Amino acid sequence: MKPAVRRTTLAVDVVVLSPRADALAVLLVRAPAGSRERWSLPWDAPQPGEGLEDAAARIAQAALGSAPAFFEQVGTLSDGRRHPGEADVSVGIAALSPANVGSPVEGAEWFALENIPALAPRHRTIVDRAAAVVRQRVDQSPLAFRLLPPTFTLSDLQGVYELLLARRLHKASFRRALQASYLVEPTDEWRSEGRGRPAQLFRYAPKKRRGARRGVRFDLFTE
Amino acid sequence: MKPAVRRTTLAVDVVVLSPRADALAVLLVRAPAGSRERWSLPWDAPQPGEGLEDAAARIAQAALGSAPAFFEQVGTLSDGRRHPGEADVSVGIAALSPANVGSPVEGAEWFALENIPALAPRHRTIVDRAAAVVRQRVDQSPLAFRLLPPTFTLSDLQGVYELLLARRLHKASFRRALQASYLVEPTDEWRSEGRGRPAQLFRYAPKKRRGARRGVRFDLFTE
DNA sequence: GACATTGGTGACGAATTGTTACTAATTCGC
DNA sequence: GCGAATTAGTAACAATTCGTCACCAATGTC
Repeated sequence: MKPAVRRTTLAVDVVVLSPRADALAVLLVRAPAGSRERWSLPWDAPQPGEGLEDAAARIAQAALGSAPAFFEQVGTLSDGRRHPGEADVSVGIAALSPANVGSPVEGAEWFALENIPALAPRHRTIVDRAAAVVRQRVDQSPLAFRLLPPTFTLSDLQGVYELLLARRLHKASFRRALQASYLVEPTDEWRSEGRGRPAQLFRYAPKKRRGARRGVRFDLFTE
Repeated sequence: MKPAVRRTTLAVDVVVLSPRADALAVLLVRAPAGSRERWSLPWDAPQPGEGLEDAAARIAQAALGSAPAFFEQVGTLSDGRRHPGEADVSVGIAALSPANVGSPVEGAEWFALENIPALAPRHRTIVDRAAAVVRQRVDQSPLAFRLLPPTFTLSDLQGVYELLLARRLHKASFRRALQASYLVEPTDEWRSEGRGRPAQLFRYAPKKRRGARRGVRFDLFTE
């Protein structure tokens, strides 16, 4: 038995995530008439010579009107679950977009993750995986900063973490940990948001960190 | 522009990892005569209706003689890098196998990660990704236990962590953290390894953990 | 029996983390 | 104008965790 390649049909399915109205939301597009479900993830096949993340950028741009700056694969599926285009194999890719960026094209809408409509089974799986991957990687990768504009307040940042982790965080602890990490730097600007004291704006500017070399953590297992 | 699937050629490339001779090793197979490189990762196309992880299990079994119990996707590639079978798309899958399990078939050999021979460029990328993924997830997932037999000593376990993290760990701290995690339970058996005091054998038996709910960590970013 | 070697643990100081409580700067209602 | 409400930001303390040292235990070697 020699190894050999096999011809299959391939699709890239994109989960565009963004904070909208105090919830993490996913961008769905209306399915063509005659489909079994009314909504689906934005998807397409990669063009010849086009990388998977490049395809994801093109697909997201077509639905959102602007291209997200961050992409991450969340898994490739080749099981029996149905895909809207009957693709044998799907590459699921999460894309993170800051709040209030882009304007969905005709037929595209944001849905809070807790309240998404019926999707083809494979798309449902990919959405769940994307949410799980993002929540799991949030403190290993600067994902949260990809959900914010270039400058933001520390309360904005904490709010994104609270959305992703689905729990409240303590203000003083959050800020102390952030300070120690040298990940953000203050700008000269302040934002007045109506009531309350104005907040200083920060930008993501990671400094070279000296190796922390912590011990092994056994308490972070998720399975 | 309506989305549509596209026909491509697909391969599953498997990175079987195991601790051998005090180093993390990967299983390679001799390439057929006429190939540009002498060695390659075990690979094949998934059969119709076969899931990707199932294909990985079959491919690993064919090279190792026994099937590893743990698989994890490390990324799907569709770039210009050359694949030994000229596949357009490769799904890279890491497989973890305990030490001294299986016996490589004719033409298959273990190579320490630091000392692997020339591979097709795409295989080289997949090996690097697999190592990075395993090292990054080691304290979120019980990966280390998949590289050990069902019962093991705490020194064995610490040794695997030291291999994966490529640094020495402190014995007392390691054991204290492990105790607090309720991940292992002692057996009645002890192993005498020649010199020194015999060590108690443990097994992986995770207990239900009450939610620890730690604060956000900003010091674990890897990029 | 002394010694080398590996396994295992108690305890102490240092560092980190969770929390309370406070000060600061603004808008709103009157 | 002025106090209440609201949001931002921080100091400081207590509780916990972590890194380390020191030690005891059980075995093989000489």
